[in-house]
Amino acid sequence: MSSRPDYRDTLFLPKTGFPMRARLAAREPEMIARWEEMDLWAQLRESARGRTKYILHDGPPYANGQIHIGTALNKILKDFVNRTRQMAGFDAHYIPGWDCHGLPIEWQIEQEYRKRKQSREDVPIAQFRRECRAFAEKWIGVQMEDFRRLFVVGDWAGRYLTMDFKAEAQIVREIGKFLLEGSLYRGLKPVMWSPVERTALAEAEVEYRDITSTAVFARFPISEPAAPALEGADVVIWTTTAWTLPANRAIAFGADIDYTVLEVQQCASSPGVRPGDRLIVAAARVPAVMAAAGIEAFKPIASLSGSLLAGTVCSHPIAEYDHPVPLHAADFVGTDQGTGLVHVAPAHGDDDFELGQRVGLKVTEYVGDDGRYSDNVPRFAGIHVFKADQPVLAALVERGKLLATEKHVHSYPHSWRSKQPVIYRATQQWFISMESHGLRAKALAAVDATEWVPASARNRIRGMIEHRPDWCVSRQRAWGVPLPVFVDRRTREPLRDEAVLRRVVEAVEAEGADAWFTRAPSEFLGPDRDPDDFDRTSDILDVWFDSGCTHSFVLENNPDQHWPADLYLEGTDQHRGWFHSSLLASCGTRGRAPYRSVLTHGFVLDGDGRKMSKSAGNVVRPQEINDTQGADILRLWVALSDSTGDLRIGDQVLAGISDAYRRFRNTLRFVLGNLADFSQAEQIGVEEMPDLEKWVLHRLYELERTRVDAFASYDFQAFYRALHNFCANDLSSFYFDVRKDSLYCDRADSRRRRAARSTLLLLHDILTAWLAPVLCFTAEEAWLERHPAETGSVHLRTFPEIPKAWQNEAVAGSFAKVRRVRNLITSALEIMRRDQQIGSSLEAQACVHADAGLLGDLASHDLAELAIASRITLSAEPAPPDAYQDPSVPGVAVHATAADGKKCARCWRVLAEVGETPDELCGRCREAV
RNA sequence: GGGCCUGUAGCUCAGUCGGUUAGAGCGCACGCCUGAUAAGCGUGAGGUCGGCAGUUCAAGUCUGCCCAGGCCCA
Repeated sequence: MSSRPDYRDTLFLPKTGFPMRARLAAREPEMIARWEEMDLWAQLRESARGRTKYILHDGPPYANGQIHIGTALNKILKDFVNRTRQMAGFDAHYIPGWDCHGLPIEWQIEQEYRKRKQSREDVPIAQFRRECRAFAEKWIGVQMEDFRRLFVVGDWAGRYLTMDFKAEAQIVREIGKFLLEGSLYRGLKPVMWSPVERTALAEAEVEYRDITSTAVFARFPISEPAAPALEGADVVIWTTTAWTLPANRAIAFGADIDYTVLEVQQCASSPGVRPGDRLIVAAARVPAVMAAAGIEAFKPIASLSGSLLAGTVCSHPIAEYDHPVPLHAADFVGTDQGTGLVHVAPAHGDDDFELGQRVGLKVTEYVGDDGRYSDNVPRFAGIHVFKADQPVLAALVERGKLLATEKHVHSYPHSWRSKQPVIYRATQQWFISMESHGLRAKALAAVDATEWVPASARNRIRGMIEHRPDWCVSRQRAWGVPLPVFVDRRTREPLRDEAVLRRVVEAVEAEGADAWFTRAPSEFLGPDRDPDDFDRTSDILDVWFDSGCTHSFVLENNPDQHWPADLYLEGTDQHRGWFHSSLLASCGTRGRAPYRSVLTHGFVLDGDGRKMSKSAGNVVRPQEINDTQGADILRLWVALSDSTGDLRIGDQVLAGISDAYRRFRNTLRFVLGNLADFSQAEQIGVEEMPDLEKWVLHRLYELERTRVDAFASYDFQAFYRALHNFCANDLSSFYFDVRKDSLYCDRADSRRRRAARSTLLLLHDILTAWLAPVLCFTAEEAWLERHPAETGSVHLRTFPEIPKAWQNEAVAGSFAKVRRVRNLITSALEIMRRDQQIGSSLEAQACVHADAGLLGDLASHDLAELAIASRITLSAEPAPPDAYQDPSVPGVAVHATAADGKKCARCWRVLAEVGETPDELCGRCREAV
């Protein structure tokens, strides 16, 4: 056999510079450098000039650390949207931004002071703010590099920051609208307060430790029973903070909880209970309460559902307090501990406060900065709340209203700094009213007018807007945009003066928000007002107000953008966050949402569907994937995942993504290799092509429809999965496999080969465009391989138009049938292979027995070519008994045998005609060499 | 504890109005090819559709409860 002539050199074997191994991690940064060199962003804008704008408004990430996998997911999805809209013919001008103010940054800077044994109070506020700004700037730089490494295309030079002077000025302008309108008001709200440091604390500044408290069972006598069974009874509450009892304003019950009215029959000697007393507690808590109170025998008088308690009013158990104590239903009441009846002090707890807001309870300001009761507190004025247990208990005992006490160990917040316990205390804060100017109604209408994807997002945000309390926008902090309010010292009313506000805005625009703190109040108040008549607020704004205003300083009055945005796209946590704050800020000032549509995505979990955490050691870092596997892999992971729900990532998932990547890459490589030396003259029109090529084009037409639908609904996964299946099933295992014979062996001028190459050209054109939004590097690499222009880029293209004429249902139907028969043939050949009768399918021939109807369909195809066998014949005769059949394909049988003839030395088909001449070639090959 | 969401093969996902034996790709096992070669082709195994109950002639699909997980609250 060694003497057989070698015809390898006469074949057209694939030839390309597009390597099989991508080496993405090494080569991607070079591509980024090239895009920057050619200023791809400027070219994109230039090429899109005059098109309809598509505005995806960027939700700003917080500038205080490295991006994580969730940030990467978010930016990649945004990039898919922008790139697909741009390639679909829009002008997708994307301006990325950052959220810069707020406690986490302030906290970090404070830590640095603490390390140097300095206190932040020793530093002028302007210097402190300068350091916060520098800190944010540093992380913006780091994050921007990571985003660009992920190929996120956008106006990085024109990025927005909430700490830009222009932005700060606009935020002042926006809160000013609420101030002037009158919906910004001052009120009391409980905050966590450290009496030692005399300052409010944020959740991040407290730590929880176990403490032992004296828990108190107190009796509230009913003065106005809503049901006859309640007549003459006392409501029993339980609390671990007896010092809040003077501030009691209500009692909460659970509407679905069952309560028992009972009469005491026998008890240990206790000043707080005697036989004949009637008490009300949750049925589930009766044994525990009886035990705590030393009640040895009792008689149930009545059972009633919580809902029947509504309308009942108690009187306060302490002598000097004569205000009514109404009972209200609340969902925070449980029966795990206590009595199922909760003492409510709106000044000293979040639940209490919100219940109070809902039902109109008075917030009593009873505790001062130092933790002592104020002068207006009867009986207890001047006593520190942490020393108030005994006096309060004594007051209860005096009236026989202390049922019992017990020691109770529970977790309680402490100051991170002093390690001392903190309290909830009502303080003066600024609120935007949800009702006074119809904000809630406007926001709800705006929710209904917005498109939410997925649709369930609407319910979620709707529920939040319906139930949320007024927006507390003030913070007693330093790093943020100031609340630009002067308060009249006599009336305590905020000054509502447009001219004053304008002067503040101008100053902030010129020198940043520092101006509010550094300039003299007279400069803002103007000549007509006496600075001595006003207090300047030192509060800053909630950072959610900052980011809620991005639409106003990024989109409005910007010729590159438009208002409202076409789309906001964030994780589901932003229903309470940015979607929410932007909605309120915009509805309050403009009466509608700043977005037309909102798209949400889920969270990234580890390979087992668990939340990622440092302690669990299951954190996947995007930077690490970029540096090992490449950004195209990370992007493909996003494209092949269902981002409407939570996404998983881990070694196994990424291995799967890598496989999918290789399939795409090798598809491109096959196309490129077989287009070597392609000249325009070779190209032929669709109408001249064989049915096999017409079928490929029909599949492209079908995929195009999938693409358009999927991109319109942001369902990238639907399209890229379909595209992957196309590459695997239709191209690699069928079309490419079949056409290799023609591409390698046919004469260069054969119509069949020219048709195949023309189709490959179209595939190159289409696949590179379709893959470009996801595999930015790989699609570019494959595009430049055929179009090596120095300033060219696949990303400057739009999606190619797929002619309607490619739709060919007749060919599609015919190929559906013939591919089923082909499967039968390959199965039959597999049996021969197992029996070691053949290796390659070209060593076989087969006879297909079928009924007349199917034979008609098959006759129009070259089955041998399609099945890559050397010869396939058709027969209407009954099949021999050993023919291969499959019950799922009735009416067909395949009788396969070893091919008759000799193997062509060039194309390896086994044909009778080979050997007629000494060259051992078939007729086709003889002509070709 | 409450609101919203998710659960189909080892992984990523389809599954129409409730209707035949629940599908695809990848992975896996086995085999082939050596002219896509750190590639390509074929065959095969693999499922209590998270669980339980209900509605129905019929449930992956509808209802209720439970379990697990996620986000946001408390």
